[in-house]
Amino acid sequence: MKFEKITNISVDCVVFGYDTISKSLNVLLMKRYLESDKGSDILVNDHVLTGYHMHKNETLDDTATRVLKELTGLTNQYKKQFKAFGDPNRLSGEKDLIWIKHEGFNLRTITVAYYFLLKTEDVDLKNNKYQKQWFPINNLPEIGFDHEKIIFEAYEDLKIKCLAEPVIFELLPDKFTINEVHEVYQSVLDINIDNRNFRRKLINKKYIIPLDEKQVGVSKKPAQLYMFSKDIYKKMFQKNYLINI
Amino acid sequence: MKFEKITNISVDCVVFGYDTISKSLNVLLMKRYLESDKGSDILVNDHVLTGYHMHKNETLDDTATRVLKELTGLTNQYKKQFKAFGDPNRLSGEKDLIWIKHEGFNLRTITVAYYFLLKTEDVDLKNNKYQKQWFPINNLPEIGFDHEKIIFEAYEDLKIKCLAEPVIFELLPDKFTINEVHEVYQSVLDINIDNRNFRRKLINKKYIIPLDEKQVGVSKKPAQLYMFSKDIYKKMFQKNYLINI
DNA sequence: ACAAAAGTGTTATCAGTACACCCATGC
DNA sequence: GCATGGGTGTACTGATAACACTTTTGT
Repeated sequence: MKFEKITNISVDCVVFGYDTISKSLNVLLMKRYLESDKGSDILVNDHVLTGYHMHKNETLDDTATRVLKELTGLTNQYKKQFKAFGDPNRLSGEKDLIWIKHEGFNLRTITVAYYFLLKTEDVDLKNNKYQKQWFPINNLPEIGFDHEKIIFEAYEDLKIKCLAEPVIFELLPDKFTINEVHEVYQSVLDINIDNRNFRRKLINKKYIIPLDEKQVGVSKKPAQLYMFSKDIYKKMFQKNYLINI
Repeated sequence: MKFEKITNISVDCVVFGYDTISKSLNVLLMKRYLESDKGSDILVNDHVLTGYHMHKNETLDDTATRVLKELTGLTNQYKKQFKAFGDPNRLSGEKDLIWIKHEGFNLRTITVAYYFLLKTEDVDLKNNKYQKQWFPINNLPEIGFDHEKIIFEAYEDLKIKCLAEPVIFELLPDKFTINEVHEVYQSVLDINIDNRNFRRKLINKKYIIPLDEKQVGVSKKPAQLYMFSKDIYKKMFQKNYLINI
């Protein structure tokens, strides 16, 4: 009873990871691979999101947390439930049906989708039980089920979210340079932002705190490091009722 | 098979209705009432949202549409899926358990919650099969299940939404005065907005179109009527990447 | 000394905010 | 003619947008 699965409800997780080096926003996918009995034909060979069935004694948030932990070993990462997907045909591509039959899944499953924000470097890709791999958001491989749609909607939600709340810092290490923040925003929003204006804007925020430290190990002029103070942000926060229609 | 219920998945709908006369934002609730066998004790007497179980052949949006139609007879109203609720204890208040037993519901049901936007006047409260009733959002009665939480979260989502998109016009008749828009915003956001500044802002929008008509049947100076053009809005729309953190 | 990225200032424009009175109409 | 709500204008302030060169450091 304790771990009894709810067979028609799953939680799928879009794990976004930002790579400060390559300056790219990535999605963590796992491989879906199946050969025919004889081993001669490849029946399924694509990628999907990670997800599990909900357990009877869990909240949806619990399930999402469990999915991420199993996949990456990480806990306490930023997560957001952003949408439920329940189309009766969401799992009925040709390869999806083969896969579902093989795995014994319920064809009529609705999924509650979450996204997570973290740093690619925090995920250990050795010991790669699930053949997980990072793919840049703008260069995804072939994706099974309705997971491409789910990723796309997660990404749209993320773009809106990071304009209104300081979630961007979840994608960066605790200590960062202003230019790193500048680059995450550009990657995530897929736009160019004037560097000088951006710096001024950010440095003027009281919750962006300059540290008595500079970058080390860089081969050029080391940049000033900053941190984001969630405490100060929360204290200062006041809702902005700007009607922007 | 055609109408087979999925017994552990429901869609609950928060129906928001704005009343131009009383200038209040309301929620449509139905009564949950149960007496003991002898009829001597009232076991349950409170209010809940309307919701139904999902059918096997439906999308989540279909289910939500069906709920609204059954409750109000209306179709084609603005709707938004905003959150899934899956806490294992979400239905386990004392009265909830009595009710669930009486109705034969599944205790472990997750619900996908939607909200609708419409005008109170569009709902006919005669022929009141479900004992439905409007309650002002800031003066709700006793509410069963986790539905108060659901209403609260719907309201928070609505407030954010109406700052960023012209959904407010879903709460008004096709022809409206600027002051009516002013008042909906004030009611929904629960703030005061300077009338002159608001007028200027709105009148300058190309998709707010003055009509060759004035109010009729009012006992004072009749106000200019306007309409909202979704087409013009969509044509003009361009994403605004203002980082507001 | 050189390559590379860090860092810096000014001006113009636009949007938001604050604020109080006259006007048109129906009765 | 009067009560009621409709409608109007200005000045201030703060934020955004556009734009190119100098500085610092490691090698």
